[in-house]
Amino acid sequence: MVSTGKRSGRPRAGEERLSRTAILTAALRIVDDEGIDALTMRRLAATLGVNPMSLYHHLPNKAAVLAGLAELVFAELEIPDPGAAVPWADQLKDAARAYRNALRAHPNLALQVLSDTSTVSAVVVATVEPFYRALDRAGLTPRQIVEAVNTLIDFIHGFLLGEVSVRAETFDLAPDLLARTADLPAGKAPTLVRVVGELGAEGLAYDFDSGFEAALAIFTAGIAAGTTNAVNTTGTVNPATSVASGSQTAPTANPT
Amino acid sequence: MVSTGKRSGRPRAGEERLSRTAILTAALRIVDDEGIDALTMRRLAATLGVNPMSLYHHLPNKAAVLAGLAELVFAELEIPDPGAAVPWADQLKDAARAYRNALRAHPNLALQVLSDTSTVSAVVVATVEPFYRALDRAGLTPRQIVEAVNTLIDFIHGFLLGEVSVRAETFDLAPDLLARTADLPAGKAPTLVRVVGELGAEGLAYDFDSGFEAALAIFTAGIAAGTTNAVNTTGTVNPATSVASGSQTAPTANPT
DNA sequence: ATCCTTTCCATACACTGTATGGTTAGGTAC
DNA sequence: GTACCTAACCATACAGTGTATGGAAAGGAT
Repeated sequence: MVSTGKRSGRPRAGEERLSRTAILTAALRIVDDEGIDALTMRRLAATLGVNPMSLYHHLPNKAAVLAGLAELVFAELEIPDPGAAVPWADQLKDAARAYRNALRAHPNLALQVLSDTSTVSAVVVATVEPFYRALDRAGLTPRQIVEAVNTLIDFIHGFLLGEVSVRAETFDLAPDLLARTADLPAGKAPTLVRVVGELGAEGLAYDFDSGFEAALAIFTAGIAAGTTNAVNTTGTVNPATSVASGSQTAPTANPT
Repeated sequence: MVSTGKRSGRPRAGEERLSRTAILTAALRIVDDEGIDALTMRRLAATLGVNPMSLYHHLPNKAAVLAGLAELVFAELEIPDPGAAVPWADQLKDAARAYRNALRAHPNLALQVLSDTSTVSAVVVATVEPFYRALDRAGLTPRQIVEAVNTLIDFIHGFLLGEVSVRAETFDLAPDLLARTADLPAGKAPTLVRVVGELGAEGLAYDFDSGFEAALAIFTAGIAAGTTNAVNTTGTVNPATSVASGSQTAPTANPT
Protein backbone atom coordinates (compact mmCIF):
# COMPACT_ATOMS: atom_id res chain seq x y z
CA MET A 1 0.00 0.00 0.00
CA VAL A 2 2.98 2.25 0.37
CA SER A 3 3.31 4.40 -2.71
CA THR A 4 6.86 3.29 -3.35
CA GLY A 5 6.19 -0.37 -2.59
CA LYS A 6 6.76 -2.97 -5.27
CA ARG A 7 3.54 -3.49 -7.13
CA SER A 8 2.88 -5.55 -10.15
CA GLY A 9 1.23 -3.17 -12.60
CA ARG A 10 2.15 0.01 -14.32
CA PRO A 11 3.88 2.54 -12.05
CA ARG A 12 2.25 5.87 -11.24
CA ALA A 13 3.19 8.85 -13.34
CA GLY A 14 6.67 10.11 -12.45
CA GLU A 15 7.54 6.85 -10.71
CA GLU A 16 8.81 5.01 -13.75
CA ARG A 17 12.06 3.30 -12.90
CA LEU A 18 13.21 2.60 -16.43
CA SER A 19 14.10 4.39 -19.60
CA ARG A 20 16.42 3.59 -22.45
CA THR A 21 19.13 5.90 -21.18
CA ALA A 22 18.76 4.78 -17.57
CA ILE A 23 19.24 1.19 -18.69
CA LEU A 24 22.22 1.99 -20.85
CA THR A 25 23.85 4.05 -18.14
CA ALA A 26 23.52 1.20 -15.67
CA ALA A 27 24.82 -1.24 -18.27
CA LEU A 28 27.84 0.93 -18.98
CA ARG A 29 28.65 1.04 -15.29
CA ILE A 30 28.51 -2.73 -15.00
CA VAL A 31 30.73 -3.21 -18.02
CA ASP A 32 33.24 -0.60 -16.87
CA ASP A 33 33.40 -2.04 -13.38
CA GLU A 34 33.24 -5.77 -13.98
CA GLY A 35 33.74 -6.45 -17.65
CA ILE A 36 31.53 -7.31 -20.54
CA ASP A 37 30.79 -10.82 -19.31
CA ALA A 38 29.22 -9.46 -16.14
CA LEU A 39 26.53 -7.82 -18.21
CA THR A 40 23.51 -10.10 -18.23
CA MET A 41 19.89 -9.06 -18.51
CA ARG A 42 19.15 -10.38 -15.03
CA ARG A 43 22.11 -8.59 -13.51
CA LEU A 44 21.20 -5.40 -15.30
CA ALA A 45 17.61 -5.62 -14.13
CA ALA A 46 18.73 -6.31 -10.57
CA THR A 47 20.87 -3.20 -10.35
CA LEU A 48 17.88 -1.21 -11.57
CA GLY A 49 15.59 -2.90 -9.03
CA VAL A 50 13.39 -4.29 -11.71
CA ASN A 51 12.22 -7.53 -13.27
CA PRO A 52 14.39 -8.74 -16.14
CA MET A 53 11.53 -8.73 -18.58
CA SER A 54 10.83 -5.08 -17.97
CA LEU A 55 13.97 -4.20 -19.85
CA TYR A 56 12.41 -5.51 -23.03
CA HIS A 57 9.92 -2.67 -23.08
CA HIS A 58 12.75 -0.25 -23.72
CA LEU A 59 15.28 -2.29 -25.69
CA PRO A 60 14.28 -5.13 -28.03
CA ASN A 61 17.04 -7.51 -26.96
CA LYS A 62 20.51 -7.76 -25.53
CA ALA A 63 22.17 -6.96 -28.83
CA ALA A 64 20.39 -3.62 -28.74
CA VAL A 65 21.84 -2.97 -25.30
CA LEU A 66 25.34 -3.60 -26.59
CA ALA A 67 24.76 -1.45 -29.65
CA GLY A 68 23.43 1.26 -27.39
CA LEU A 69 26.62 1.10 -25.34
CA ALA A 70 28.72 1.51 -28.47
CA GLU A 71 26.63 4.56 -29.25
CA LEU A 72 27.23 5.95 -25.78
CA VAL A 73 30.97 5.61 -26.13
CA PHE A 74 31.01 7.37 -29.46
CA ALA A 75 28.76 10.06 -28.08
CA GLU A 76 31.63 11.01 -25.80
CA LEU A 77 33.84 11.41 -28.83
CA GLU A 78 34.50 15.08 -29.21
CA ILE A 79 37.35 15.70 -31.58
CA PRO A 80 38.98 19.08 -31.07
CA ASP A 81 39.80 21.07 -34.16
CA PRO A 82 42.45 23.73 -33.70
CA GLY A 83 41.86 24.73 -37.32
CA ALA A 84 44.49 26.58 -39.27
CA ALA A 85 46.27 27.69 -36.12
CA VAL A 86 48.57 24.69 -36.33
CA PRO A 87 50.17 22.78 -39.22
CA TRP A 88 47.87 20.23 -40.81
CA ALA A 89 49.96 17.36 -39.51
CA ASP A 90 49.43 18.49 -35.93
CA GLN A 91 45.75 18.92 -36.58
CA LEU A 92 45.62 15.35 -37.86
CA LYS A 93 47.61 13.99 -34.94
CA ASP A 94 45.41 15.73 -32.41
CA ALA A 95 42.34 14.23 -34.01
CA ALA A 96 43.93 10.79 -33.91
CA ARG A 97 44.87 11.18 -30.24
CA ALA A 98 41.37 12.29 -29.34
CA TYR A 99 39.86 9.34 -31.19
CA ARG A 100 42.14 6.91 -29.42
CA ASN A 101 41.47 8.43 -26.03
CA ALA A 102 37.71 8.33 -26.44
CA LEU A 103 37.74 4.62 -27.15
CA ARG A 104 40.28 3.95 -24.42
CA ALA A 105 37.96 5.44 -21.82
CA HIS A 106 35.99 2.18 -21.73
CA PRO A 107 38.47 -0.60 -22.37
CA ASN A 108 36.04 -3.37 -21.49
CA LEU A 109 33.81 -2.17 -24.28
CA ALA A 110 36.41 -1.67 -26.95
CA LEU A 111 36.04 -5.04 -28.57
CA GLN A 112 32.29 -4.64 -28.77
CA VAL A 113 32.57 -1.12 -30.11
CA LEU A 114 35.15 -1.95 -32.73
CA SER A 115 33.29 -4.96 -34.00
CA ASP A 116 29.89 -3.29 -34.13
CA THR A 117 30.37 -2.28 -37.71
CA SER A 118 27.10 -0.54 -38.29
CA THR A 119 27.54 1.75 -35.33
CA VAL A 120 31.17 2.35 -36.16
CA SER A 121 30.70 3.36 -39.75
CA ALA A 122 27.68 5.52 -39.02
CA VAL A 123 29.30 7.34 -36.15
CA VAL A 124 32.73 7.55 -37.66
CA VAL A 125 31.31 9.37 -40.63
CA ALA A 126 29.79 11.92 -38.30
CA THR A 127 32.94 12.54 -36.27
CA VAL A 128 35.87 12.40 -38.60
CA GLU A 129 35.36 15.84 -40.06
CA PRO A 130 38.58 17.15 -38.43
CA PHE A 131 40.54 14.41 -40.15
CA TYR A 132 39.11 15.48 -43.47
CA ARG A 133 39.78 19.13 -42.81
CA ALA A 134 43.40 18.52 -41.92
CA LEU A 135 44.05 16.47 -45.04
CA ASP A 136 42.17 18.90 -47.23
CA ARG A 137 44.53 21.59 -46.00
CA ALA A 138 47.46 19.33 -46.81
CA GLY A 139 46.49 19.51 -50.46
CA LEU A 140 45.50 15.90 -51.07
CA THR A 141 43.05 14.85 -53.74
CA PRO A 142 39.63 13.64 -52.58
CA ARG A 143 40.61 10.08 -53.19
CA GLN A 144 43.88 10.46 -51.33
CA ILE A 145 42.00 12.01 -48.42
CA VAL A 146 39.58 9.11 -48.17
CA GLU A 147 42.43 6.63 -48.43
CA ALA A 148 44.46 8.37 -45.76
CA VAL A 149 41.57 8.73 -43.33
CA ASN A 150 40.57 5.11 -43.70
CA THR A 151 44.14 4.00 -43.21
CA LEU A 152 44.56 6.07 -40.09
CA ILE A 153 41.24 5.02 -38.55
CA ASP A 154 41.96 1.37 -39.29
CA PHE A 155 45.34 1.70 -37.66
CA ILE A 156 43.84 3.24 -34.53
CA HIS A 157 41.32 0.42 -34.34
CA GLY A 158 44.05 -2.19 -34.61
CA PHE A 159 46.20 -0.35 -32.11
CA LEU A 160 43.34 -0.22 -29.62
CA LEU A 161 42.69 -3.90 -30.09
CA GLY A 162 46.16 -4.60 -28.77
CA GLU A 163 46.17 -1.87 -26.19
CA VAL A 164 42.94 -2.64 -24.37
CA SER A 165 43.69 -6.31 -24.01
CA VAL A 166 46.79 -5.70 -21.95
CA ARG A 167 45.69 -5.49 -18.37
CA ALA A 168 48.89 -4.21 -16.81
CA GLU A 169 49.06 -0.51 -16.05
CA THR A 170 52.63 -0.19 -17.20
CA PHE A 171 53.48 -2.21 -20.22
CA ASP A 172 56.84 -2.11 -21.88
CA LEU A 173 56.98 -3.86 -25.19
CA ALA A 174 60.75 -4.17 -25.24
CA PRO A 175 61.09 -6.68 -22.36
CA ASP A 176 58.04 -8.52 -23.62
CA LEU A 177 59.55 -8.90 -27.05
CA LEU A 178 62.86 -9.93 -25.54
CA ALA A 179 61.21 -12.65 -23.51
CA ARG A 180 59.28 -13.94 -26.47
CA THR A 181 62.22 -13.99 -28.83
CA ALA A 182 64.19 -15.86 -26.22
CA ASP A 183 61.71 -18.71 -26.52
CA LEU A 184 62.20 -19.07 -30.24
CA PRO A 185 64.16 -22.04 -31.61
CA ALA A 186 67.72 -20.99 -32.37
CA GLY A 187 68.24 -19.57 -35.83
CA LYS A 188 64.51 -19.28 -36.44
CA ALA A 189 64.21 -15.55 -36.93
CA PRO A 190 67.70 -14.09 -36.92
CA THR A 191 66.84 -10.54 -37.92
CA LEU A 192 64.07 -10.30 -35.35
CA VAL A 193 66.32 -11.64 -32.63
CA ARG A 194 69.17 -9.31 -33.49
CA VAL A 195 67.00 -6.23 -33.80
CA VAL A 196 65.16 -6.88 -30.56
CA GLY A 197 68.46 -7.59 -28.84
CA GLU A 198 69.87 -4.25 -29.92
CA LEU A 199 66.69 -2.51 -28.85
CA GLY A 200 66.90 -4.10 -25.44
CA ALA A 201 70.51 -3.00 -25.18
CA GLU A 202 69.42 0.59 -25.67
CA GLY A 203 67.22 0.17 -22.63
CA LEU A 204 64.61 2.49 -24.01
CA ALA A 205 61.08 2.41 -22.72
CA TYR A 206 58.60 1.46 -25.38
CA ASP A 207 55.09 1.85 -24.13
CA PHE A 208 51.83 2.27 -25.99
CA ASP A 209 52.00 6.04 -25.94
CA SER A 210 55.34 6.23 -27.65
CA GLY A 211 54.32 3.51 -30.09
CA PHE A 212 51.26 5.52 -31.02
CA GLU A 213 53.28 8.68 -31.54
CA ALA A 214 55.78 6.84 -33.68
CA ALA A 215 52.96 5.57 -35.85
CA LEU A 216 51.56 9.07 -36.25
CA ALA A 217 54.98 10.25 -37.38
CA ILE A 218 55.12 7.52 -40.03
CA PHE A 219 51.64 8.41 -41.22
CA THR A 220 52.15 12.10 -41.55
CA ALA A 221 55.48 11.59 -43.29
CA GLY A 222 53.89 9.11 -45.70
CA ILE A 223 51.00 11.42 -46.44
CA ALA A 224 53.30 14.37 -46.92
CA ALA A 225 55.42 12.31 -49.30
CA GLY A 226 52.32 11.56 -51.37
CA THR A 227 51.60 15.25 -51.82
CA THR A 228 55.09 16.16 -52.97
CA ASN A 229 55.72 13.30 -55.37
CA ALA A 230 58.58 12.30 -53.19
CA VAL A 231 60.93 9.57 -54.35
CA ASN A 232 61.25 6.48 -52.24
CA THR A 233 63.22 3.35 -52.89
CA THR A 234 60.46 1.69 -54.87
CA GLY A 235 60.34 4.45 -57.42
CA THR A 236 58.27 7.53 -57.96
CA VAL A 237 55.11 7.90 -55.93
CA ASN A 238 52.37 10.13 -57.24
CA PRO A 239 48.60 10.21 -57.04
CA ALA A 240 48.20 8.23 -60.24
CA THR A 241 50.41 5.30 -59.35
CA SER A 242 49.33 5.23 -55.74
CA VAL A 243 45.89 4.35 -57.02
CA ALA A 244 46.84 2.39 -60.09
CA SER A 245 48.04 -0.59 -58.09
CA GLY A 246 44.34 -1.34 -57.95
CA SER A 247 43.00 -4.63 -56.76
CA GLN A 248 46.19 -6.61 -56.82
CA THR A 249 46.65 -9.05 -54.02
CA ALA A 250 49.41 -11.27 -52.84
CA PRO A 251 50.80 -13.64 -55.42
CA THR A 252 50.86 -16.47 -52.92
CA ALA A 253 48.09 -19.00 -53.31
CA ASN A 254 45.88 -19.79 -50.37
CA PRO A 255 47.57 -22.80 -48.71
CA THR A 256 44.32 -24.22 -47.34
CA MET B 1 28.28 -56.45 -29.93
CA VAL B 2 29.35 -54.90 -33.17
CA SER B 3 32.90 -53.67 -32.84
CA THR B 4 31.97 -50.17 -33.97
CA GLY B 5 28.83 -50.02 -31.84
CA LYS B 6 28.45 -47.26 -29.29
CA ARG B 7 29.67 -48.50 -25.97
CA SER B 8 30.17 -46.62 -22.79
CA GLY B 9 33.75 -47.27 -21.82
CA ARG B 10 37.12 -46.66 -23.32
CA PRO B 11 37.32 -47.51 -27.04
CA ARG B 12 39.54 -50.31 -28.29
CA ALA B 13 43.02 -49.42 -29.45
CA GLY B 14 42.94 -47.68 -32.81
CA GLU B 15 39.26 -46.89 -32.48
CA GLU B 16 39.60 -43.60 -30.62
CA ARG B 17 37.28 -41.07 -32.16
CA LEU B 18 38.81 -37.98 -30.66
CA SER B 19 42.06 -36.09 -30.56
CA ARG B 20 42.92 -32.48 -30.09
CA THR B 21 43.48 -31.89 -33.78
CA ALA B 22 40.39 -33.84 -34.82
CA ILE B 23 38.31 -31.67 -32.52
CA LEU B 24 39.86 -28.46 -33.73
CA THR B 25 39.47 -29.43 -37.37
CA ALA B 26 35.79 -30.15 -36.86
CA ALA B 27 35.39 -26.90 -34.94
CA LEU B 28 37.06 -24.93 -37.71
CA ARG B 29 34.70 -26.43 -40.23
CA ILE B 30 31.66 -25.47 -38.19
CA VAL B 31 32.89 -21.93 -37.74
CA ASP B 32 33.79 -21.54 -41.39
CA ASP B 33 30.46 -22.92 -42.54
CA GLU B 34 28.02 -21.49 -40.04
CA GLY B 35 29.73 -18.81 -38.04
CA ILE B 36 31.21 -18.56 -34.60
CA ASP B 37 27.85 -18.68 -32.82
CA ALA B 38 27.13 -22.11 -34.27
CA LEU B 39 30.06 -23.50 -32.37
CA THR B 40 28.79 -25.04 -29.16
CA MET B 41 30.28 -27.93 -27.29
CA ARG B 42 27.20 -30.04 -27.91
CA ARG B 43 27.17 -29.26 -31.61
CA LEU B 44 30.85 -29.97 -31.87
CA ALA B 45 30.46 -33.28 -30.08
CA ALA B 46 27.52 -34.21 -32.29
CA THR B 47 29.46 -33.74 -35.53
CA LEU B 48 32.16 -35.96 -34.08
CA GLY B 49 29.60 -38.57 -33.01
CA VAL B 50 30.57 -38.26 -29.41
CA ASN B 51 29.25 -37.22 -26.04
CA PRO B 52 29.81 -33.54 -25.23
CA MET B 53 31.78 -34.30 -22.11
CA SER B 54 34.28 -36.39 -24.02
CA LEU B 55 35.69 -33.22 -25.52
CA TYR B 56 36.92 -32.17 -22.11
CA HIS B 57 39.47 -34.94 -22.05
CA HIS B 58 41.33 -33.27 -24.90
CA LEU B 59 40.66 -29.56 -24.34
CA PRO B 60 40.12 -28.07 -20.86
CA ASN B 61 37.23 -25.82 -21.86
CA LYS B 62 35.63 -23.93 -24.69
CA ALA B 63 38.07 -21.06 -24.47
CA ALA B 64 40.83 -23.53 -25.24
CA VAL B 65 38.93 -24.62 -28.34
CA LEU B 66 38.77 -21.02 -29.54
CA ALA B 67 42.41 -20.43 -28.74
CA GLY B 68 43.26 -23.60 -30.62
CA LEU B 69 41.38 -22.30 -33.64
CA ALA B 70 43.37 -19.08 -33.54
CA GLU B 71 46.49 -21.21 -33.51
CA LEU B 72 45.28 -23.17 -36.53
CA VAL B 73 44.70 -20.03 -38.52
CA PHE B 74 48.14 -18.69 -37.75
CA ALA B 75 49.64 -22.06 -38.58
CA GLU B 76 48.51 -21.48 -42.15
CA LEU B 77 50.42 -18.22 -42.16
CA GLU B 78 53.36 -18.68 -44.44
CA ILE B 79 54.92 -15.36 -45.31
CA PRO B 80 56.97 -15.52 -48.51
CA ASP B 81 60.31 -13.77 -48.49
CA PRO B 82 61.68 -12.86 -51.90
CA GLY B 83 64.79 -11.61 -50.15
CA ALA B 84 67.06 -9.09 -51.77
CA ALA B 85 65.65 -9.84 -55.23
CA VAL B 86 63.18 -7.00 -54.87
CA PRO B 87 63.33 -3.55 -53.26
CA TRP B 88 62.72 -3.62 -49.51
CA ALA B 89 59.42 -1.82 -49.92
CA ASP B 90 58.08 -4.60 -52.14
CA GLN B 91 59.36 -7.18 -49.72
CA LEU B 92 57.46 -5.42 -46.95
CA LYS B 93 54.29 -5.10 -49.01
CA ASP B 94 54.34 -8.77 -49.96
CA ALA B 95 54.63 -9.73 -46.32
CA ALA B 96 51.72 -7.48 -45.44
CA ARG B 97 49.57 -8.93 -48.21
CA ALA B 98 50.34 -12.47 -47.12
CA TYR B 99 49.47 -11.64 -43.53
CA ARG B 100 46.18 -10.10 -44.55
CA ASN B 101 45.29 -13.01 -46.79
CA ALA B 102 46.01 -15.62 -44.16
CA LEU B 103 43.62 -14.00 -41.70
CA ARG B 104 41.03 -13.38 -44.39
CA ALA B 105 40.84 -17.09 -45.15
CA HIS B 106 38.59 -17.59 -42.11
CA PRO B 107 36.51 -14.44 -41.79
CA ASN B 108 34.19 -15.89 -39.17
CA LEU B 109 37.17 -16.41 -36.95
CA ALA B 110 38.88 -13.08 -37.45
CA LEU B 111 37.39 -11.35 -34.46
CA GLN B 112 38.34 -14.23 -32.21
CA VAL B 113 41.84 -14.41 -33.64
CA LEU B 114 42.50 -10.70 -33.41
CA SER B 115 41.27 -10.41 -29.85
CA ASP B 116 43.13 -13.46 -28.56
CA THR B 117 46.11 -11.42 -27.51
CA SER B 118 48.26 -14.14 -26.12
CA THR B 119 48.07 -16.22 -29.26
CA VAL B 120 48.52 -13.20 -31.45
CA SER B 121 51.63 -11.87 -29.81
CA ALA B 122 53.23 -15.28 -29.52
CA VAL B 123 52.58 -16.23 -33.10
CA VAL B 124 53.21 -12.85 -34.56
CA VAL B 125 56.68 -12.89 -33.11
CA ALA B 126 57.36 -16.17 -34.84
CA THR B 127 56.10 -15.11 -38.24
CA VAL B 128 57.05 -11.51 -38.76
CA GLU B 129 60.66 -12.18 -39.59
CA PRO B 130 60.19 -11.06 -43.23
CA PHE B 131 58.89 -7.70 -41.98
CA TYR B 132 62.01 -7.30 -39.91
CA ARG B 133 64.30 -8.32 -42.75
CA ALA B 134 62.74 -5.84 -45.15
CA LEU B 135 63.06 -2.96 -42.73
CA ASP B 136 66.55 -3.94 -41.74
CA ARG B 137 67.52 -3.69 -45.39
CA ALA B 138 65.87 -0.28 -45.52
CA GLY B 139 68.44 0.96 -43.05
CA LEU B 140 66.22 1.72 -40.07
CA THR B 141 67.45 1.68 -36.50
CA PRO B 142 66.28 -1.20 -34.30
CA ARG B 143 63.79 1.02 -32.58
CA GLN B 144 62.45 2.35 -35.84
CA ILE B 145 62.06 -1.19 -37.11
CA VAL B 146 60.03 -2.25 -34.10
CA GLU B 147 57.91 0.87 -34.36
CA ALA B 148 57.26 0.37 -38.05
CA VAL B 149 56.42 -3.32 -37.75
CA ASN B 150 54.01 -2.72 -34.87
CA THR B 151 52.36 0.08 -36.77
CA LEU B 152 51.92 -2.00 -39.87
CA ILE B 153 50.62 -5.05 -38.02
CA ASP B 154 48.19 -2.94 -36.03
CA PHE B 155 46.94 -1.38 -39.22
CA ILE B 156 46.35 -4.76 -40.81
CA HIS B 157 44.44 -5.88 -37.75
CA GLY B 158 42.20 -2.83 -37.86
CA PHE B 159 41.75 -3.18 -41.57
CA LEU B 160 40.67 -6.78 -41.21
CA LEU B 161 38.26 -5.83 -38.46
CA GLY B 162 36.39 -3.72 -40.96
CA GLU B 163 36.86 -6.02 -43.89
CA VAL B 164 35.58 -9.25 -42.41
CA SER B 165 32.45 -7.70 -40.98
CA VAL B 166 31.19 -6.71 -44.40
CA ARG B 167 29.26 -9.63 -45.74
CA ALA B 168 28.80 -8.49 -49.32
CA GLU B 169 31.10 -9.97 -51.92
CA THR B 170 31.55 -6.71 -53.74
CA PHE B 171 31.79 -3.72 -51.51
CA ASP B 172 32.46 -0.26 -52.79
CA LEU B 173 33.17 2.27 -50.12
CA ALA B 174 32.42 5.27 -52.31
CA PRO B 175 28.65 4.70 -52.67
CA ASP B 176 28.48 3.68 -49.03
CA LEU B 177 30.14 6.88 -47.94
CA LEU B 178 27.93 8.88 -50.26
CA ALA B 179 24.79 7.37 -48.79
CA ARG B 180 25.94 7.98 -45.25
CA THR B 181 26.99 11.54 -45.81
CA ALA B 182 23.62 12.20 -47.43
CA ASP B 183 21.99 11.37 -44.10
CA LEU B 184 24.00 13.97 -42.21
CA PRO B 185 22.30 17.17 -41.08
CA ALA B 186 23.07 19.97 -43.50
CA GLY B 187 26.27 21.85 -42.76
CA LYS B 188 27.40 19.27 -40.22
CA ALA B 189 30.62 18.12 -41.86
CA PRO B 190 31.23 20.32 -44.89
CA THR B 191 34.69 19.07 -45.79
CA LEU B 192 33.65 15.45 -45.54
CA VAL B 193 30.59 16.04 -47.69
CA ARG B 194 32.50 17.97 -50.33
CA VAL B 195 35.37 15.49 -50.50
CA VAL B 196 33.09 12.49 -50.72
CA GLY B 197 30.98 14.26 -53.34
CA GLU B 198 34.03 14.90 -55.51
CA LEU B 199 35.14 11.30 -55.04
CA GLY B 200 31.74 10.06 -56.14
CA ALA B 201 31.92 12.30 -59.18
CA GLU B 202 35.14 10.59 -60.21
CA GLY B 203 33.20 7.35 -60.25
CA LEU B 204 36.22 5.38 -59.15
CA ALA B 205 35.83 2.01 -57.56
CA TYR B 206 37.14 1.93 -54.02
CA ASP B 207 37.15 -1.57 -52.69
CA PHE B 208 39.08 -3.15 -49.88
CA ASP B 209 41.91 -4.25 -52.12
CA SER B 210 42.66 -0.80 -53.42
CA GLY B 211 42.27 0.66 -49.94
CA PHE B 212 44.83 -1.81 -48.65
CA GLU B 213 47.28 -0.99 -51.42
CA ALA B 214 46.88 2.73 -50.81
CA ALA B 215 47.67 2.20 -47.15
CA LEU B 216 50.79 0.23 -48.02
CA ALA B 217 51.92 3.10 -50.22
CA ILE B 218 51.48 5.56 -47.36
CA PHE B 219 53.41 3.28 -45.04
CA THR B 220 56.38 2.68 -47.25
CA ALA B 221 56.59 6.36 -48.12
CA GLY B 222 56.45 7.29 -44.45
CA ILE B 223 59.09 4.77 -43.52
CA ALA B 224 61.32 5.87 -46.35
CA ALA B 225 60.94 9.48 -45.26
CA GLY B 226 62.12 8.52 -41.78
CA THR B 227 65.32 7.03 -43.14
CA THR B 228 66.25 10.01 -45.26
CA ASN B 229 65.51 12.79 -42.79
CA ALA B 230 62.94 14.07 -45.20
CA VAL B 231 61.26 17.37 -44.50
CA ASN B 232 57.52 17.43 -44.11
CA THR B 233 55.25 20.31 -43.29
CA THR B 234 55.63 19.90 -39.55
CA GLY B 235 59.37 20.30 -39.64
CA THR B 236 62.36 18.03 -39.74
CA VAL B 237 61.83 14.36 -39.04
CA ASN B 238 64.74 12.28 -37.89
CA PRO B 239 65.22 9.24 -35.69
CA ALA B 240 65.80 11.36 -32.61
CA THR B 241 62.68 13.46 -32.78
CA SER B 242 60.51 10.61 -33.98
CA VAL B 243 61.20 8.96 -30.66
CA ALA B 244 61.48 12.02 -28.49
CA SER B 245 57.78 12.77 -28.64
CA GLY B 246 57.66 10.09 -25.98
CA SER B 247 54.57 9.49 -23.94
CA GLN B 248 52.67 12.60 -24.79
CA THR B 249 48.96 12.16 -25.20
CA ALA B 250 46.14 14.34 -26.37
CA PRO B 251 45.78 17.61 -24.52
CA THR B 252 42.04 17.19 -24.30
CA ALA B 253 40.75 16.10 -20.94
CA ASN B 254 38.64 13.01 -20.68
CA PRO B 255 35.04 14.26 -20.91
CA THR B 256 33.59 11.47 -18.79
C1' DA C 1 46.16 -60.67 -11.53
C1' DT C 2 46.06 -56.11 -9.70
C1' DC C 3 45.96 -51.27 -10.06
C1' DC C 4 46.22 -46.85 -12.30
C1' DT C 5 45.21 -44.20 -16.27
C1' DT C 6 42.77 -43.03 -20.37
C1' DT C 7 38.75 -42.49 -23.12
C1' DC C 8 34.42 -42.48 -23.42
C1' DC C 9 29.12 -41.75 -21.53
C1' DA C 10 25.00 -40.20 -18.49
C1' DT C 11 23.19 -37.18 -15.43
C1' DA C 12 22.68 -32.87 -13.44
C1' DC C 13 23.30 -27.93 -12.20
C1' DA C 14 23.49 -23.11 -12.53
C1' DC C 15 22.89 -19.75 -15.74
C1' DT C 16 21.68 -17.51 -20.15
C1' DG C 17 18.29 -14.81 -23.36
C1' DT C 18 13.67 -14.27 -24.07
C1' DA C 19 8.53 -15.94 -25.36
C1' DT C 20 4.14 -15.73 -23.29
C1' DG C 21 0.79 -13.78 -20.68
C1' DG C 22 -0.90 -11.36 -16.58
C1' DT C 23 -1.73 -6.87 -13.74
C1' DT C 24 -2.18 -2.11 -13.12
C1' DA C 25 -2.09 2.84 -14.49
C1' DG C 26 -2.42 6.62 -18.05
C1' DG C 27 -4.65 8.60 -21.88
C1' DT C 28 -8.45 9.27 -25.12
C1' DA C 29 -13.37 8.91 -26.90
C1' DC C 30 -17.85 8.90 -26.06
C1' DG D 1 -18.13 8.31 -15.80
C1' DT D 2 -17.06 4.37 -18.49
C1' DA D 3 -15.30 1.84 -22.05
C1' DC D 4 -11.24 0.87 -24.52
C1' DC D 5 -6.36 0.86 -25.94
C1' DT D 6 -1.65 1.29 -24.79
C1' DA D 7 2.44 1.43 -21.70
C1' DA D 8 5.16 -0.19 -17.90
C1' DC D 9 5.76 -3.29 -14.92
C1' DC D 10 6.00 -8.68 -12.98
C1' DA D 11 5.83 -14.05 -12.87
C1' DT D 12 6.45 -18.15 -15.01
C1' DA D 13 8.52 -21.07 -18.16
C1' DC D 14 11.45 -22.96 -21.86
C1' DA D 15 15.19 -24.20 -24.69
C1' DG D 16 19.91 -23.93 -24.81
C1' DT D 17 24.63 -22.96 -22.75
C1' DG D 18 29.21 -24.52 -20.44
C1' DT D 19 30.77 -27.79 -17.43
C1' DA D 20 31.12 -30.45 -12.57
C1' DT D 21 30.59 -35.02 -10.98
C1' DG D 22 30.85 -39.72 -11.26
C1' DG D 23 30.63 -44.16 -13.61
C1' DA D 24 32.03 -47.82 -17.17
C1' DA D 25 35.16 -50.13 -20.12
C1' DA D 26 39.70 -50.78 -22.16
C1' DG D 27 45.01 -50.20 -22.14
C1' DG D 28 49.35 -50.39 -19.90
C1' DA D 29 52.43 -51.29 -16.07
C1' DT D 30 53.87 -54.03 -12.31
